[in-house]
Amino acid sequence: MQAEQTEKLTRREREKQRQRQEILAAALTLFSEKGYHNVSMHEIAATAEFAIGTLYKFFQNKEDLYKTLVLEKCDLFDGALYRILDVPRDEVDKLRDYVRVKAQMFREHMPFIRLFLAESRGASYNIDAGLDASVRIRYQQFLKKLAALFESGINRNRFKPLADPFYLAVALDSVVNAVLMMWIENPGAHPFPEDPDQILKLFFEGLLPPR
Amino acid sequence: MQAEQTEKLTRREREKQRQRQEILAAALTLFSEKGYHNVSMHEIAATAEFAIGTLYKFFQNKEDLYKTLVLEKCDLFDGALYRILDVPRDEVDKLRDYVRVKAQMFREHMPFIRLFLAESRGASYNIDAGLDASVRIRYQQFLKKLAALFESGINRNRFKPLADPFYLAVALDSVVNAVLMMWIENPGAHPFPEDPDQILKLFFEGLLPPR
Amino acid sequence: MQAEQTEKLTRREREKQRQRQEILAAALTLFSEKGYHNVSMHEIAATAEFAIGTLYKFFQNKEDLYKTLVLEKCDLFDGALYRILDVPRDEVDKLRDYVRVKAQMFREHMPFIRLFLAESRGASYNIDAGLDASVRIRYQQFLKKLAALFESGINRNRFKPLADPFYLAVALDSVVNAVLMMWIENPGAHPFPEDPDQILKLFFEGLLPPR
Amino acid sequence: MQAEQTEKLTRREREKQRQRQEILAAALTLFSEKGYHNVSMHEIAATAEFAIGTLYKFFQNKEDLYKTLVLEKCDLFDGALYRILDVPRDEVDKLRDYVRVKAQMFREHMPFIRLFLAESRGASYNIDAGLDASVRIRYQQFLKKLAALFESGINRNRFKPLADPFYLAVALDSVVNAVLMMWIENPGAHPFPEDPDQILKLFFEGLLPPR
DNA sequence: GATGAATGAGGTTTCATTCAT
DNA sequence: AATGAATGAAACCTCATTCAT
Repeated sequence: MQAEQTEKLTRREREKQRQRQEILAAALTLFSEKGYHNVSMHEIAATAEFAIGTLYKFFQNKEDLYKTLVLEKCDLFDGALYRILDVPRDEVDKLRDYVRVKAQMFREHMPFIRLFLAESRGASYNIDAGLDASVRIRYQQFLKKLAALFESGINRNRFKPLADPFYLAVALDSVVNAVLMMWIENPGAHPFPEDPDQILKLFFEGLLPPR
Repeated sequence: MQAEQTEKLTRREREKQRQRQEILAAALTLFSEKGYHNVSMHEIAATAEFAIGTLYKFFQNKEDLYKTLVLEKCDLFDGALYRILDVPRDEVDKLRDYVRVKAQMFREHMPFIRLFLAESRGASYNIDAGLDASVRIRYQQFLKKLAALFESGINRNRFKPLADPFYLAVALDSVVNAVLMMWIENPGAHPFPEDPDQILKLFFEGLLPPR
Repeated sequence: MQAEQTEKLTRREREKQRQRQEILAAALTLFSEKGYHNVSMHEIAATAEFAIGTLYKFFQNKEDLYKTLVLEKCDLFDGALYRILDVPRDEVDKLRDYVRVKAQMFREHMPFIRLFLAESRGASYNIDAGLDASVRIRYQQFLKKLAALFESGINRNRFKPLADPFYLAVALDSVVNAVLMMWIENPGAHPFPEDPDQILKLFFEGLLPPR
Repeated sequence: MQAEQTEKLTRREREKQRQRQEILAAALTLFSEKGYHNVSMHEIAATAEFAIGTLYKFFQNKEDLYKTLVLEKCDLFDGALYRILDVPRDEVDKLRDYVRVKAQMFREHMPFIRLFLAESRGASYNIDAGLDASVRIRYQQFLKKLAALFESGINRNRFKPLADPFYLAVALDSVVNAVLMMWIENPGAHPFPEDPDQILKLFFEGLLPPR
């Protein structure tokens, strides 16, 4: 009986989580298609097939729903990227993995990528303030990690000391984002090799010491 | 008398143009600060010191005002960049000028740059549809011109055939945007030489044939 | 077995009554603090430590809960006052007891007194209609009893025929209410003797025949 | 032309004031009939024959509309009563005038009287807080003035020193309110002389020194 | 029998737009 | 021609009530 009750609670908890995810999924789709201000709570509720009141059981208000949506996915992405960057390892290998994982994210989470790019630049305008700042701070932290990678790579003579490491990080990430975006938005429009190294080459060729 | 009337009309026309510009300027400031949906027509009218009805004499509605604003500035920018890219000239010199002019634009038109970056990515969400698409098409056209520059540069052995020219264009423009953005948002945070070539180097080093 | 079941039911009945009283007590506290419309059924349920559904087992809806609350307490009060007024006895002694019992009620049931005063005047606005009327009718009945007391007192030459007995009743009750209210809301702010006769004197002095 | 413009502005101002008054009148009627929480802004707008947005041009929100309504009328009433109480004059004459003016108010402003009685007691529950307190403070100030009248009357031997002057004030005002209320709610139900002195007699007889 | 998750009607408020002056 | 008062659709959110478990 104890077990049964425990199981019951667990089942309810799981059910709740499933609903929460459904709401977040519906909201993500809509937000990424139309933007924060062009999506109404009614619309989200209808898409998620819940009553409007149910949304407010899970999230305090529209802003809370949006912030939760963005930050939870951010955690996912940060986690994946940090797992690569935080491991002591050859810098070039790390960069390859970073591009590979990022490409996978772009393929599998395009709707969120749109939102994220909107938020991580100053270009969001979605929320009065707060998320914007918070996401940008997280992005800066990621860039610092990438910069550290460049710094150690330069120290270890894996890279030429071409520029301030932070600039290298900013530049690389922007190239990767832009190319992946284009690649995914117009698949097939321009030939692209499967090898993630190809993206790096766009940026790398001059960075690597002469072989 | 004919002349006088013509002159009168002309004067009126000029006056009208001046008012139109004032409205657009007020709107640009507000939109770039708070985003399309967080600015009301009342606010624009108050900032521009016109009655609300006057705004509707110049622009059909809020969306029209916004679109006009973005597209007119786009013309300005496209014009400046095309004047550089369209002239037959050494490709490396052209790129240097392109970076120089772009840096100047970022410095002098930051409010608009924010709006533009919001629109040129899929990240705008400001307008139901339309501007977004139109701006992106124009941006694609610009990228094609930049790609053509790379292609001719490769053909003329000024650049190594590192990748598809279009990718090179996308990558270069994104690096330039990202670095300029950071440079301007946090001036002094990271050292940066005045020479626009330095930005190119971030990207170029591998592209240029061994000297 | 019959007995056992009867006892079971009785025990259940008592348990039910206890729960009902707990709900009513929680509701009374909340209603008197914040007013009908500023208290939600959720809040009452939480305060009474019941599930929301349970409230609806005892009361048809929020209005029913409120009406029950008010009318049950009214019964209590009417009972106590009628026990005094209905007994054949000297009119002045009756009035003294009436003031004494009323003072006790104000001290011990302040939360309800607030609700009652809100309802008995035209000032309630809590419920669309119905309770208001019903409480006011009961109050009118009480006033009639008090008026009858004055009438018989006048007939028996205990009181001077100062005015229509009903007006005397209205006036006395309003004085008693107002003074008790003030006395209880600001205890100590103004000196007040313990003797309930003192309140009567405010009103009586001219009513009593010259001694 | 100056005059014309001035007149225009004045005319607009007057028009605005007229509309404002119409909104307040509609709101007063509805609030006094159904209570704050049972009246919607839509209902007020419909009754006043304005669009909903127009209400928000005049009042920040529903609460502001309500507070304005109550406080403006309070000013009116306080003004009328203070004009009587503040003049140096025989105390008995002042009381007669006070009753007379109050009776007139009850006859002419019954809807507001209901609201006021709801607010001046602790029985309002309409607004979270604020108006309630503010109205009650004003009422206390009025009572203090009435108490001062009793005090000076007692000092000048116009009244017997029956009780603390503040209690006398509270008692008198509550009697007057209760009797007027009844008188107006059930006109003709109980005979009432035109002479306002009759109300005072209910209260006075013992207060006046033996003639 | 008790529970509380789910519902959705209805409330307040904003703001793009119109049109009489 | 310019104005800005007036409009009302539509947004967000609450909460009384129901019903499957």
